[in-house]
Amino acid sequence: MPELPEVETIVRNLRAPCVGQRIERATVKWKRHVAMPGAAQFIRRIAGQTVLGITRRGKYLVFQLSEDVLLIHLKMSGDLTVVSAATPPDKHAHTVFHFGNGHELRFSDTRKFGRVYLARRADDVTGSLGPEPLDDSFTAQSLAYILQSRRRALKPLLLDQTVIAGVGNIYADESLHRARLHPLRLSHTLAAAEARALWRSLRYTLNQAIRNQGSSIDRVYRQGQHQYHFRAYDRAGQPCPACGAAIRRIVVGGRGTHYCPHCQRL
DNA sequence: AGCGTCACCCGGACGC
DNA sequence: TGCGTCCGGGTGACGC
Repeated sequence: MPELPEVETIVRNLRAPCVGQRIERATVKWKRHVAMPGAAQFIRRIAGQTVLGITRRGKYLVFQLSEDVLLIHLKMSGDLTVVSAATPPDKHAHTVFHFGNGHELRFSDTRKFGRVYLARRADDVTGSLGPEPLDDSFTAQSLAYILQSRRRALKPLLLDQTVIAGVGNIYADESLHRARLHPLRLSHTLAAAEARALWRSLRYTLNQAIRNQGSSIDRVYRQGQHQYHFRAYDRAGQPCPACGAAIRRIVVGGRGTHYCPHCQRL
């Protein structure tokens, strides 16, 4: 569930308690949590490294350490918290980083989809990701070019991390609704004004969600408020905020997809 | 290139 | 109440 706005919020919250801390050791309770390198090597290599900074790339958290880069993908149900080592253990905390100051960073993940990576460079893991939609370099023209250079339905295209990084099911539906574009519309058929509308709605939707500290659904991610601002996502049968028509739910590429049949014509 | 399908997981919803 | 079953969702692998 955590998409770009949720990951961005977590990154901002983790900086104060993590940056400058030395990782004395890591505990891996579930070895498959470590995607790269093997769990044993991960534990050996990370010990003694200091957290120099935390950034985000797509849906990955990127911890710059003194020697390596630690990347964490939360997938569906992952969450990261910094607590005192005295805090009662969490049965879903499959990987724990023990800091020198008596606190620990816990990667808690009920559904066990999330993964941690230790690499020399972030690119070793995130190299295939598409552009960051909120970067200054991601212009309306860049999006128009992406849309023109493929012939693909908008919904799966927005979800493809190698095309644009960080957009998931919620913000794909919300952006398409705001841009008044049908999720099955083929990318290369968009007029310049429509591509610009999608660019604007993507940036607006993501920025607004970051301002609301992301969306909390499925009890997975708790701090967000953006779920109260959904216009289409998870609102099947409820009125479209723009026209009042009932929001419809279809399945596109196996993913639940919500849109307004009146505002978003094919 | 793009699409469909499966696998990975488990909590929650649903049906009986 | 309790049990069995299904679903969802991010992504990578794989086949068409």
